[in-house]
Amino acid sequence: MATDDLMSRALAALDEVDGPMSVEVIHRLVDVSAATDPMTITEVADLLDMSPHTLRYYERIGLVEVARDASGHRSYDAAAVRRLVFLTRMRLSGMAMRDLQHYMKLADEGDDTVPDRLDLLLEHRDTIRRRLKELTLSLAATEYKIVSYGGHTGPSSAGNA
Amino acid sequence: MATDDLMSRALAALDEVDGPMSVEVIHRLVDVSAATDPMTITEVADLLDMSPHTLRYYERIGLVEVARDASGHRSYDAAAVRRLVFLTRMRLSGMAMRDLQHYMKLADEGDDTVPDRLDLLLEHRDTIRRRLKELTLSLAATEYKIVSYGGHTGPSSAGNA
DNA sequence: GCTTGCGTTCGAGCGCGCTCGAACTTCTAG
DNA sequence: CTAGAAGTTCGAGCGCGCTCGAACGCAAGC
Repeated sequence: MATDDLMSRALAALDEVDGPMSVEVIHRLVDVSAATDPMTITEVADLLDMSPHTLRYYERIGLVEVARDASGHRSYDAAAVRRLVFLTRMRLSGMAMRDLQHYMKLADEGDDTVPDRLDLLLEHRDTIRRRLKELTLSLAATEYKIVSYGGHTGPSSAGNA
Repeated sequence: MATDDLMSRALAALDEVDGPMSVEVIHRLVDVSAATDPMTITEVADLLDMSPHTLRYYERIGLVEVARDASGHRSYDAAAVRRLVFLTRMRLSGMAMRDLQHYMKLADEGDDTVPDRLDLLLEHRDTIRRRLKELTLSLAATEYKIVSYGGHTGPSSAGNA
């Protein structure tokens, strides 16, 4: 259900707070999968709003390792779920699969690679910032065009159809 | 050269102004191709920082019509260039080719379709806004992770490598 | 005349990120 | 005992947005 995925909930949380980006909101995002029993593939899929197919794909390309239960079914422990939350968040922010594979390879190599991972994150942060600037500009241009078409710049187009 | 493409110039303009998003900046973006003689495909490609291949592709899928000169070469007049500026801007802001085809089909049908086009723009504006929220959240999450790795939240990672 | 360089058309190929289907196993309910 | 739901592996396929290469045309300069 797209109305209950991670990002929707986070955005809803943002709307509730109705203030600047707060650490509290971030914590909620992280805590979503705080202390949980092992989950099945469909449970994780529902949690992250993605298909079991995609979860298997992520495992296949080495982004995450998943244990199996007695009958060979995947069993996602808290660590795996946390990693997947991180992965989906980074994907959503535009990080390429390549880079995520690189990052996770480093993560699997232990704490020595923290500086390298930090570098990747810093670079990605800059990428997001650039994208934010671009999008802000695009938004302004779009609104400009809307006005030139006789539209008004309101809070939402819902109901304008 | 990517250092001289439209968006770079626009962002540079933004930095110069160093204030809130201004109509002035938008005008500069629009005026980039104000009163110009017909251009060749490479000139347009350089202007928009895309390849001639892509320009031909856009024409092929019906996004823009381009006149030919005596020897069969493409000749981009001001209107074509303006349309391409619009197209690249919309693409950059994440509008799908499908939607752009739809939009341009409407545009080619005349002024009667202005309301329809307006609706598309309003919808797209909402999409950009959603994406901005998502990205803002992603940025916060990334910075949170950076701090948890011992990094600092500065203006840029340049020089942190 | 001939090379160089920029243009043309056309169809095929590519990288990304999934997405799916086939064939099979395992568990649960009736 | 049986039917159905949900899981497994594997390889292939897909939609998007380009991207490229082959084969060719034309105009200018040596």
